[in-house]
Amino acid sequence: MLEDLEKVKDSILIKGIKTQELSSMLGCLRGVIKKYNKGETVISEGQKLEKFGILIEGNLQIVQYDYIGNKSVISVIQPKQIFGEAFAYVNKVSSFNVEAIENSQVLFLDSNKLSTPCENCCTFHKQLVKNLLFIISNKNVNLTQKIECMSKRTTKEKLLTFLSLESIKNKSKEFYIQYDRQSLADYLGVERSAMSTELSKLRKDGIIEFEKNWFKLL
Amino acid sequence: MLEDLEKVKDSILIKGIKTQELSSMLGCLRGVIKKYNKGETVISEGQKLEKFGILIEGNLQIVQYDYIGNKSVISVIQPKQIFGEAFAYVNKVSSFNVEAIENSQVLFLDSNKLSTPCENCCTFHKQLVKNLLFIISNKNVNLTQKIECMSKRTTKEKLLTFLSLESIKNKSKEFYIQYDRQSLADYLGVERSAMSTELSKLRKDGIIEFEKNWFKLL
DNA sequence: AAAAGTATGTTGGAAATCCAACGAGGTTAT
DNA sequence: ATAACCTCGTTGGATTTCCAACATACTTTT
Repeated sequence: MLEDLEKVKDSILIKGIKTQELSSMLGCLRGVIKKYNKGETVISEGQKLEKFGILIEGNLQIVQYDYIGNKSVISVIQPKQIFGEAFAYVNKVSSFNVEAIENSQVLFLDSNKLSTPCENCCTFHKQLVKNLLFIISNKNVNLTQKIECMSKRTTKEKLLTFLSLESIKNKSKEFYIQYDRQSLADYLGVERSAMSTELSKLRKDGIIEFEKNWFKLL
Repeated sequence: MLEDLEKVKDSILIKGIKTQELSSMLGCLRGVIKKYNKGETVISEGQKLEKFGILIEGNLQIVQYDYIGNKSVISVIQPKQIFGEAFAYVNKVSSFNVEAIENSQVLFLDSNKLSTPCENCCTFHKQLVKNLLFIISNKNVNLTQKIECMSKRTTKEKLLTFLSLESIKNKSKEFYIQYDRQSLADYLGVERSAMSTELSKLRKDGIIEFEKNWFKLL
């Protein structure tokens, strides 16, 4: 398990924690490794979360379904990123699914153990809580930005809001996005075909250029 | 200033912090009190946040505007609640406005001072970070739930998702909501009149009952 | 008490989105 | 190489939402 943790040693979660502390951290936070095949469900809606995950290998998506089956992609999880931490920390039932979109490997840590430092390892506890605060604050910012996109009334405005935020993030008018068309439509909460149509209109009107995942604001 | 802090002494932010520590906390985190009249702007979009606020008295709204002026209400701030903490902690530019909807009084605290405990007051520092983590985790959950509502495709589904989440929160089929019609429409990202029409339909179809802010799921 | 203002519900036509279906181009599997 | 599959863009009709305007009830101001 320690060698798995090695793979994510430059993650934000364990930044500033010494290598020799990692082993006691795994014990103290009840670390468990689980493996998932592509398509498998990692966390189900309604499941009570007590542990949060850090993705060691593979690729995950956080998604929600309505009763008809429409899918909304909340976010994409890359290796070294954590998920489920907010719900786990306040001990709430998950309101989303986490699905493996590639074969994946996840380390779960017990969030209830975070704020109750045992005597022998309180150095990493303090650092871990600080790191977690930073991560959750960032996620908060990202959720707020997703809401900024979704709260626009038309598909065109949603797209332009998303693209301009991406442009700012990448500090460039040109950038690659991490979503394919269907995922982007899910993220923005619109119909894929309608979105494609709007993208074409925006290109025809000379507002953007794009090819596959590459975009340029004009 | 200390007597202002007294008014919010049972807030989640300073829960578990001893009364005699509050004074040193105010000094250490550079506490500042500011007053706002109804309608005034507390935080403007684009403003770099280094302090977060705790509402002492009054009522605030976190809102966003698009370029046409459509308003989206992110959330309502009641006394004892904090705001701007995520953006302040990661030192980002605000992506929202905070507006006073009543005459209000706000205490601002410097979030950069949070993680750098001075020797003489590290007890409350640790507790404060824990409290903040709890608050931000909760907000995270709330943002996720707002996204859950907004990602539904029709106004009817958005309403039903919102109402069923409220019902769960209140652990009852009957409950009062904190939004008036316009604010609710803004929160869900839909047109007020269209929402009114859908509410009437839902009532006619025997799915819900409501009067003003009172709702009942059937 | 009258007037002004606010919140809610209703309406009908304009506009946008959704939905289902299809075609073009590219990739993967056999 | 062929077939099967997937992604993306396009189209047209059905559906939904938006928008502006107005009616009603209730609240606040004068």
